[in-house]
Amino acid sequence: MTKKQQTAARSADVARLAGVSRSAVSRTFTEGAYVSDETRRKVLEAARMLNYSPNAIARSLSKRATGLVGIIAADLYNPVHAQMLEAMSRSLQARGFGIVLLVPDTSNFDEFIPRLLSYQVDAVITTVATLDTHLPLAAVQTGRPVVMMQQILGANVLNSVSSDDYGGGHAAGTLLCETGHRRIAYISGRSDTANNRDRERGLRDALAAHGLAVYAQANGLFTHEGAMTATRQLLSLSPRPDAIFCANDLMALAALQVSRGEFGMAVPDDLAIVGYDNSAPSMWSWPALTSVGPDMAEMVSLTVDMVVRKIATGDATVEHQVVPVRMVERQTTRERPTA
Amino acid sequence: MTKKQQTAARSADVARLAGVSRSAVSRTFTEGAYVSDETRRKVLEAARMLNYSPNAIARSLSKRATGLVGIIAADLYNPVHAQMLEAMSRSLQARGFGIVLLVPDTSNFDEFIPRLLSYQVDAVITTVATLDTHLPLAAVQTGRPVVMMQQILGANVLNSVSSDDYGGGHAAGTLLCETGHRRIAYISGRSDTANNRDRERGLRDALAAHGLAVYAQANGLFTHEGAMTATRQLLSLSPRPDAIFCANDLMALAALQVSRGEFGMAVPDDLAIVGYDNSAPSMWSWPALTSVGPDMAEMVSLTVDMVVRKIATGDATVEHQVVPVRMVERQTTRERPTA
DNA sequence: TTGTAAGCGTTATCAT
DNA sequence: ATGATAACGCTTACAA
Repeated sequence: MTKKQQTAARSADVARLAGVSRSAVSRTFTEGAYVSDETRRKVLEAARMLNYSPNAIARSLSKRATGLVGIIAADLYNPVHAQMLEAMSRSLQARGFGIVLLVPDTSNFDEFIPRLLSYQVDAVITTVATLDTHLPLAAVQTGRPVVMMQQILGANVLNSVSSDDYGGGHAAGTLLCETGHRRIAYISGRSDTANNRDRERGLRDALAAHGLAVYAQANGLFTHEGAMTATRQLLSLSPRPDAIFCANDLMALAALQVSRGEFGMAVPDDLAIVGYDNSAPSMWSWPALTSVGPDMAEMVSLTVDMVVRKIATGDATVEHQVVPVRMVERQTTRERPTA
Repeated sequence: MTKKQQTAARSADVARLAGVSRSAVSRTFTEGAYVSDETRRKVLEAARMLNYSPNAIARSLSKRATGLVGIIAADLYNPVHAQMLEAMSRSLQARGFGIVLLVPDTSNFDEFIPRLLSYQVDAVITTVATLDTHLPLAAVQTGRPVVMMQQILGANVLNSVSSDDYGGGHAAGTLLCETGHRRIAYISGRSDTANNRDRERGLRDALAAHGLAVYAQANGLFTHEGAMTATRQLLSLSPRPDAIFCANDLMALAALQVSRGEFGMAVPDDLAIVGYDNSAPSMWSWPALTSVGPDMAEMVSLTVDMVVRKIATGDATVEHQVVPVRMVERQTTRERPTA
């Protein structure tokens, strides 16, 4: 086995082979720098021969900017988070940024942020709803832009791009009222999230506008498991609820499973179900799930724009953007009476 | 608005404040280096006061190692990929590595790998089944360890840790035969993947062992959409298949949806369905999906071990690991006759 | 337009 | 055990 661990070519090697200076090499690999076509050609040729490509680490050290954005993501079993991560990554890459991924682990959270920051990321984006406030704040203190794609309770000094959870909850409540339901139950998510708080407020206000209150409520913790228990609890009431709004799709699928499988109910005739997220699996169930959908493309686009702008300008003002949701009616709710 | 964009403290600042040399600072922040308790104490104190933490970029440049692993991931809408990414990230982080994420875009694939490599990642892991061979190979040529978590057709010169797709297909076929099915159809995935090829071979061999052949087959391209069409096609045959094996869970859920929703069939009585991946949504459907499950924890663990070992030792031999699968019987297949 | 030389923030070598 | 000093590979005034 021939050991040809030839260490990679450096700009000096290219310079030597091309018969120019290192600056010339650097310039050829820098957008919009002064190089004559002739030198550029020679450099490119030499670079090709040596299979040279610039060392981004060295470049970063010199430029004091890495072109790296840190993304804090978790709960990827939830399709909506996974999709968000993928879309964010694509978009950032297309803009020329690299991505450092951080999957927080509750155990040693405090070590991770410093590590992320030690890589000198140019900005931080977080998609985790249950983050401890002081983490993003630590990032902010280093002067880097930080954008949260979830509202975090008590963290409104941070930039955010979020979905209109209140509006979403309100839309769900309105739909259920307008399709004739009177005993509307709610399966909530983790109560330490702004997501849950706002979706619930929206629901309550919508019901109130129709002279109703939430018929019953149970906490599903945003998990499928938790929602199975919650559903059993709600369906044991008498009379049973005639509709359930769930704070995410996973939980709505659990409600669907339990109501049909264990209680033999017909959906949507005996029981209407509305989920939240409009995630892929909401289209995969049968009957397909009616769900409130955040406008993910818009959120991603706003976030990336904001991040890129703040990196470029150093703008340190705090911004909040709220993106409207849309209701996707599928088969777990009745059709609206035509007006 | 007070602009206190104080540039972060450097080791020199800490050294000055602590009244020691830069080397002393460096040593205090290096595992197992000779520093007296006294200097360490002084350094740590000064560091705390200045809120200093070492610059990993500079460190990387000097050490010629970044502690970064590149992960190439895609198709995160497929829960099994998302989960794999999360598990890999957790594990690598626990081992002290950082992660550079690359989500390939078919359009400009060729630009991305060089960019990833330019960040001088210590190793590359890929979870994408449809990767173009020359990309991982480019990484290999730089002398870095590359591990594929999917077999890629014609790329067996690369390290791999993969799931026993042949065994999985075989197990599915066997289960269906043993539960009394005779007209077993197959919804295939993209034919340019080793995944699909091996699952199909396993299925065929299992049927052959019971004197059967695949009753009919259609390509679902690993997508939900594709599988809906495929299912309609298969169920239009007469007589209809009495079982369908799908090359992944998304497609199996489509089969479930179409067979029940559009053809009014009872599952598993009229039609048995087996999926592949044992992904979270397979537990969320009703009836819950029987599925062949790769042992993800084991795959992740083997991969991380291999990567870390190869980084440490520089070992350049090519290794292939195949992890056994397990069959998870839920409600879309009949119970096995008790022997 | 091109080259020279001084950083960027660490670590490693080698004296002390 | 500690401190100078030279890398690490690149960019960027500044001068030519």
